[in-house]
Amino acid sequence: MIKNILLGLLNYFPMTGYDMKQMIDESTAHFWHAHHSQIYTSLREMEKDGWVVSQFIKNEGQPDRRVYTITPEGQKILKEWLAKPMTGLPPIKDEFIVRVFFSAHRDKEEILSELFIQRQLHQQHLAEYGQLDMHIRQKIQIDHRGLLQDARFWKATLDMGKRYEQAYLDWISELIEMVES
Amino acid sequence: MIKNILLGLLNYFPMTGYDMKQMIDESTAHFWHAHHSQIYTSLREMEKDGWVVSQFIKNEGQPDRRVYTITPEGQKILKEWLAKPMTGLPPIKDEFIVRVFFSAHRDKEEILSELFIQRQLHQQHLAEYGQLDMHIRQKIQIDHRGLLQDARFWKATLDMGKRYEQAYLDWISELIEMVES
DNA sequence: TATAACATGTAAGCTGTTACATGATTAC
DNA sequence: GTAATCATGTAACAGCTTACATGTTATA
Repeated sequence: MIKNILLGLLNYFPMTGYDMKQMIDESTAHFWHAHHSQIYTSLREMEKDGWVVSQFIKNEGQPDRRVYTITPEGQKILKEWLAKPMTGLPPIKDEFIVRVFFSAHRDKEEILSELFIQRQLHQQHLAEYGQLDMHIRQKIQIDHRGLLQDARFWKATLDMGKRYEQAYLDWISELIEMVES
Repeated sequence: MIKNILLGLLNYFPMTGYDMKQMIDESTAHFWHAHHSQIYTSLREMEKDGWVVSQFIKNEGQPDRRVYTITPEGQKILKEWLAKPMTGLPPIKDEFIVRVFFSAHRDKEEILSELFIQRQLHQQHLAEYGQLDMHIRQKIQIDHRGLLQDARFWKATLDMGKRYEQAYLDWISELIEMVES
């Protein structure tokens, strides 16, 4: 999966693993995240498989950069992945909900403090999404006007992020009421 | 994580790996799922660590069953896990949203058909949740009256499941409109 | 008579996380 | 001077998935 994301990003324009890590953190992190270690090792494997090529750029003064470029083979893999529709629901793994499921015999104050923390985190996250919106728009208008079509879909995923956070927030607020009573 | 879930279930009453697989499928599957292979191997490790004990029951005619029981050590581990609150947001990994993110250059009909499939799946799922509600209630009233307190929290997680499905559904419907225009 | 449900396991492999490791530049 | 940002990597391990493997009983 992470390899598809890396191919998708490189299909926009050539960049380094570091750049991709940043883009993932800024844009896809609310539905898919990755550590830099996984990104670097995946890119190496992808190069071995001929999906990407890299050139090592030695910068005087600045740190060296390995810039990756997608190959026609890589574009084929990306297209094939997108052409094969998902037939099932994406699986969910949410530790917090598991904790709630087993919370019946916990200390009331203990549960509440955890619920307050989570509610605050979701509130923060939701607030950040509003700013991200602008951020993406600015970036593509300055850097890559060809990505305006893509931006509509990026915005759509951000919209899902907002809906998700709002639903979570509402739920936690109701849960707090339930536990308090 | 799966081990905490297994401890949580065994804390209700002793049961087999098969039973736990069924309970996970029926109750926690919308926020945590597991394959039987993982359940059986995890239980073996947990027994080696002294968190559970098992007795192998040979049934004439019927298949043999290995019934697991939680130990005081296992209960301690469970309590410790619940007592340590989560300080961050649970990470999300949703392949479908990744696909939407990279869908700008896909064939319009291809995207739409995938969106229709997903919408239908979420609708189905949402409908199933309504029935699950009853299911849980009946089960505990018949089998284990001591679990009525727990049922409040189980219901809460089901409520989150419904909110999630509804939010997803609304989002996909809007996305379909966006793509169609 | 064939399929679903009951019931338990092993093994190989893939994915992903955490920790270890290094070194330069820039901003405060 | 010290913390943050830039920049790239390796290694060990944990967690999870997929496939292989077997056998019984109840139901349609």
